[in-house]
Amino acid sequence: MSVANTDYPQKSEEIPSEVGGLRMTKQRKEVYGVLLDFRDHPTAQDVFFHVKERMPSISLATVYNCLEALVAHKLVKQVNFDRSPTRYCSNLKDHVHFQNETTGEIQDVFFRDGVRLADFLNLPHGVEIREVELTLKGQIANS
Amino acid sequence: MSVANTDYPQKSEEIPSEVGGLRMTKQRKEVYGVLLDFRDHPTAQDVFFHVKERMPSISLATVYNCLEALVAHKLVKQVNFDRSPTRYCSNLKDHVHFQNETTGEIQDVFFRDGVRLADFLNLPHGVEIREVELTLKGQIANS
DNA sequence: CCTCCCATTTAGAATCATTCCAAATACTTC
DNA sequence: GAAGTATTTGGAATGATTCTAAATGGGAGG
Repeated sequence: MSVANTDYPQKSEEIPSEVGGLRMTKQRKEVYGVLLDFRDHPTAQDVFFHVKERMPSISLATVYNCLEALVAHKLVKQVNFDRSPTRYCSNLKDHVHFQNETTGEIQDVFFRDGVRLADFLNLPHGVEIREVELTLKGQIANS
Repeated sequence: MSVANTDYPQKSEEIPSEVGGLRMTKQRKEVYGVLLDFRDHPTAQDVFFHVKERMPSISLATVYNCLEALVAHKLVKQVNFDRSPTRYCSNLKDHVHFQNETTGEIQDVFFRDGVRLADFLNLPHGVEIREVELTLKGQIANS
């Protein structure tokens, strides 16, 4: 049985004034809140529009600043498919991404339990991997 | 013992007037030649500068056009690390990329023999993966 | 060989996500 | 509450890539 991670908020209502060493300003709370509540991997623009509904005065530059701060403090992750606009993800569990090419939708995909990189890759001798980004594209068979 | 793939040229000298269904114009030959001879994953700019030495009149737009045609005909692959400029790779064997964060250098990394995605990922039911992009970043222990 | 037609190349403008900048505002601490 | 630092803001700048429209090239049929 899995238990929710209690170290980090899971929804916008639960954001305290400081998370992971990052002071949560009004704007950061809104931006982070959007990412906690909308888990469909929004772009900066998407986040901007959502936040604007609750805080019409926010600027796009601030959204970028907030996203940058959240990423730097590892509260959210960036997701890149080719060179399309960066998307953001508040799921901190180790995972990768699948984009359904029919719908455009992106979903999280997890590693099988206990899998390690060296189990499926011939890593060069001595490498220490610090970051892995794996993206998949395809379709879902109409079952 | 492995044998070179004879379906595709391996160096710039071996490029015929048509490869994989793509007519090889003077410019395409130069661009493709650079990618065959320089396997360090150059960007479009890098390719442009290399080609310019042999064909000073070529334009950057043409380099982009040629790269696009080569990619569309699956003669080269695009490699993206985050949102930095797209890099190009003429290695057609199934592989992924590792960037040494100390040197910036990118190297090809191969899957262990016979590994399949479902061996290490919990793929959603019914997905048909058409494209996989896996990028690694890290360091090499000074041995 | 000549002409027509389509493909390709080209220079420059346009696009668009993102970053930079400099001024205004907000917090923290004393 | 004043001073100093952090954050926010709008607008300009950046930079990779794409678009556009005109020029050039090459192949097919005569």
